[in-house]
Amino acid sequence: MIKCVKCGQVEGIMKAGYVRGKQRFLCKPCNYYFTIQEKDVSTAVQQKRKRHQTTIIDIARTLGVSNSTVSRALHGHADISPDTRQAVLDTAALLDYQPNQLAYNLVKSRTNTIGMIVPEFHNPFFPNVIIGAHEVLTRAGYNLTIMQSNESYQVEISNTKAMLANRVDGLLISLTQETNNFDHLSVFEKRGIPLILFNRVCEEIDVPKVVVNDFESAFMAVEHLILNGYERIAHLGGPLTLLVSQERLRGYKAAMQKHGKTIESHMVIQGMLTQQKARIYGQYLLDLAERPDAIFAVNDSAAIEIMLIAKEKGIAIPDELGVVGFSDNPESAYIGPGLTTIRQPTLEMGQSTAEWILQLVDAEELNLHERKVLNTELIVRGSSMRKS
Amino acid sequence: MIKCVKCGQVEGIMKAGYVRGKQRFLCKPCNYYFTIQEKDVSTAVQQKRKRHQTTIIDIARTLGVSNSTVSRALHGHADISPDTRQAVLDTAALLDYQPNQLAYNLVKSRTNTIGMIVPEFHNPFFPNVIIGAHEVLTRAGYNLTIMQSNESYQVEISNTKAMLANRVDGLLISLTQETNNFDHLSVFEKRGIPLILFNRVCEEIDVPKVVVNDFESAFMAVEHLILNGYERIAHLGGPLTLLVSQERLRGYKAAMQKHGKTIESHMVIQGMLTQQKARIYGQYLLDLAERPDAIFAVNDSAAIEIMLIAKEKGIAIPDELGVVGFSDNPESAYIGPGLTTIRQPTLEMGQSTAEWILQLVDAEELNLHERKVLNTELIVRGSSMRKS
DNA sequence: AACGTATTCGCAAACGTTCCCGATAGTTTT
DNA sequence: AAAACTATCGGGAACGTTTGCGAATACGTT
Repeated sequence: MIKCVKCGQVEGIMKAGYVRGKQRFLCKPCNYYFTIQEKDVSTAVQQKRKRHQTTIIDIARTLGVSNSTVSRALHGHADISPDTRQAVLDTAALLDYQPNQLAYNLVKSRTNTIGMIVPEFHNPFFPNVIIGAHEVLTRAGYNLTIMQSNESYQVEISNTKAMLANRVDGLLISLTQETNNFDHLSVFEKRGIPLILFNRVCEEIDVPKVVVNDFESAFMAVEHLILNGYERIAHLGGPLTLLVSQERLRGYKAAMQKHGKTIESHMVIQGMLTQQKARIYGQYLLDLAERPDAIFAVNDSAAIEIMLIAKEKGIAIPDELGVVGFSDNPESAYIGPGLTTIRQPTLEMGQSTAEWILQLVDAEELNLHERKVLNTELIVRGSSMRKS
Repeated sequence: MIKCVKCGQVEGIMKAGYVRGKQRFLCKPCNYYFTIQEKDVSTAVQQKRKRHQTTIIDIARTLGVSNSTVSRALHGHADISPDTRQAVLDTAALLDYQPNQLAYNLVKSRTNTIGMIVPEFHNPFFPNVIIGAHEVLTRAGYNLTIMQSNESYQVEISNTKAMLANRVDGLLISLTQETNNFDHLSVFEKRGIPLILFNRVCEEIDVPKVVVNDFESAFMAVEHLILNGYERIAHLGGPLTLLVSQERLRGYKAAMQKHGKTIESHMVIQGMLTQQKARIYGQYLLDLAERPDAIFAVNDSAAIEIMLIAKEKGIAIPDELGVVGFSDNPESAYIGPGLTTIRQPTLEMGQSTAEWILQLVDAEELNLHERKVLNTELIVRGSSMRKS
């Protein structure tokens, strides 16, 4: 602990020069310079414990060969005779050598690491995508570094900077709902680092994207409700800053229009659906004088909240109210009645995104600005099956 | 693409020496050496696109100062005058400088990265632990690299090696159910890299551990069943290679003994409970001539499987059969009747493990071989509430 | 004028690898 | 016997930072 000789503080002390065996410091708070005898410093500044890690050079020295030889032997280079290779391998095992990936990364300017930024972890969607991506990347010998933007644009920016600083070989990102500027992403293109958007994508920048067919899925869900005899269908949607919300809204509208249903604007609500918000909106909808006879929710947790409210109010599901969600959370299968929903291929999304980024990492040019659309599945359960 | 001039293959071609403007190669498959004119090689070997990243040196050159000055200016070292610092910052922004963390890591031999190895991702337990740890680490300026051992001892070993190679500053690990040798972990102690076991721990090595009170939790669960009038309670347990399974079994037995219930050995089943296994064991238990009137399962998915089997067989829950699970998966709240279970503080486990490792990373000595035990909570729902 | 101190910068050695360009024998081929 | 080739190894630069140890001024103070 270095203490300022004037104010006595220990925080905010900075190194500042050196003079004849004395370390000089600057106390930032009181802006005062002072010197300390070096021997005192060495005891005051905590010595970081730093065991010696055996390196390639150690092996080279004990064997009396050059480090190039050791390096090549360890990598199975053709130039090395079987005898020396074996000797190197033996002493490496003997000295308990572990390669230093950091040095390797520095010289190759390649990390064998793919970065992934997701907005949140709380609903099971992103963990599942991670499982899929993780599996593919691990098999290919890559590591996966995960960061969480926590739905904050600022955090997303700092995340991307950290990814750049750590020199990931590629980045998979699902955008924040706040994100409407994309300069922090175009940096990757300038640097030649492949970038793939998945799930939460945007149209503004021209990079590979992996999404599900949100429009068709919503269309399918709403049409399913209509075909089961529901007439006045409300939509509890997500924030319109998200393309997925826009698409699902579009699908809802298209299905309604196709079947000649009028869309009542006060029954289409968009917003960030926390549990409380979902409850408020749901109560609003179910308290309406002419309440809807079905609700298509943008995700399962909102749909389940609707079901709970309906139960409290004594509204029978599915006879008096049909409900369809989106995502097929695990609980949706077990709630009674089961929640009809759209199953998204989360694992597949992770896998195909990962496979794609691996291609791009090794690609010459990364101008394959395509878009991969994965198909969903309508899971029909009790919540939308009117007995009629 | 380099082709072997003998066998024509392109796979398995290795660099081998160099001679007068010619690159030499070895075709591994047919073990044949051959040379190629260097200019042909340069077109044949795909040039890795490699944009120049602006470095500290670039800034130094454009400003006519030394790189030490630039480095210090970027870090706010006290030695640098405000003018030059500003100049450095300006040109850094102008040249779009991004620090190279790899070089930093190499020279500091510190990565600001914590590694985490989990056996699986499929049940929500580990993702939740990750959320907690991630939050704490991010706030402290650390990155989190996650690997998955997939319940395989061999994969766990290769994961730990990769963690070592990548020089993580600390490791959080939850063991595989196969793991019964711990040499791959003692390496970390030799290297002075802090290591914490969580959830899936072992007694054989002396490192910090974070667990829940499995014994007390199981005791609590079984006692709850007994107090609700259940008599013949079966236990569907996990593999006994896992300490958690042992502890929960011990808790089950202790509760039974305390209340003078006889433990019928054929009603205590241990094993790796995949869905199929759970179904097989569950059917066995419920087909018994004198079947149990309650089952304490080691996890919720097994408990839910039991409930489904009971429904198929027309066994009423909770009147004819009480069921208690472990973990409080999301679906457990929504199944009918609700599943009584033990809620584990997953987020807290992640948080406290992360906080602990951060302390250890900066600690002088890491001999605080303690054990942190987190408390669980019995969530009582319908599946164990006999109406009687 | 001499000297002590403040302030600001630079040199160069690490950190641990990879890999280009040879070098040096021994072995064939012409 | 010269030339070409095979088989193994080494020297040393490069990757981009940090930082110990000063040096070189500028400014006061006796």
